[in-house]
Amino acid sequence: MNEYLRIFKALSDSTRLRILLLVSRKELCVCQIMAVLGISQPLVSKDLNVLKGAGLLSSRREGKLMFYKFRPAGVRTAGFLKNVFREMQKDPGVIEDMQNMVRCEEFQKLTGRCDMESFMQFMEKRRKK
Amino acid sequence: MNEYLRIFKALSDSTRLRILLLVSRKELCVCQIMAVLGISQPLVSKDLNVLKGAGLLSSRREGKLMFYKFRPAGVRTAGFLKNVFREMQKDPGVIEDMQNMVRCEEFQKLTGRCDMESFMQFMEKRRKK
DNA sequence: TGAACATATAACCATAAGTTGATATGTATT
DNA sequence: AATACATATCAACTTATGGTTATATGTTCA
Repeated sequence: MNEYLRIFKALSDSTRLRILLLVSRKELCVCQIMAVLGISQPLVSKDLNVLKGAGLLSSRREGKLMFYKFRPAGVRTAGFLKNVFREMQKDPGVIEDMQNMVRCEEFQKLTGRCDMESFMQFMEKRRKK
Repeated sequence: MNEYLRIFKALSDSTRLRILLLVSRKELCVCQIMAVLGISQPLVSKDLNVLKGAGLLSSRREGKLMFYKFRPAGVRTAGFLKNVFREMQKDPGVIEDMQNMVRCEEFQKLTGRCDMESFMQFMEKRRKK
């Protein structure tokens, strides 16, 4: 039972759910997640660690950056989570997060940079509108 | 998102998971749950309330007794939870709970009683072996 | 009506968990 | 080697939560 308990505990926090939904769509680095969701870096790291500890994420280093993506360890968990995510995508808050992610991507392609500072500044401006 | 968040929060506790697995198999009253799991009455009531608040249970009064059973409010939740439960049934701890539930039923049929005291005494004896 | 019983709620405590700010680790670049 | 930058970890604080004991509510039956 503990396997599922850990998964449910990992899912029982709104910040982690938001993160998980993002990385289920696209592999992201920590600074991108911070920028998109507007939350502090230590919190992102910690929550990513919880999600990884529950066997929900895989991580990969690319230079200075650490990339995370949704990759459930158990085959059975993969199925039901995918369905749940599909439902959750309909939520207005989640939709907004996704839109912010797209903007973040665009900015990245446009400027070619992937540093925390520029992202945060860019997203701050966006957020004010 | 909040709907799912509440569900995951409700599922993120081992006591509640155990209760939920029991009542997904068979409609039970509070005193039966206490007896089978060996936990206090207020805790059972409280956890049942959390599960109900998450839209996972339905309740029904029959005389002095309150019966609860697994009945997810959303059609979508029903599906994935059923699958998860099927997996969790393989857990040794869960199997033991289920066996205790069967014993509890047998005792009930045998003696015709459904009062807290007798159940608890009976289950205590069982537990010591 | 009142006594007995099943369940719900309240008050409370101990512990766990979310969040933040400061600091450490690790990687790239000059 | 030294600096800059991205991420991880640590220490501390605050709030949320699981659990217990005591009490209230609601139901049955004498």
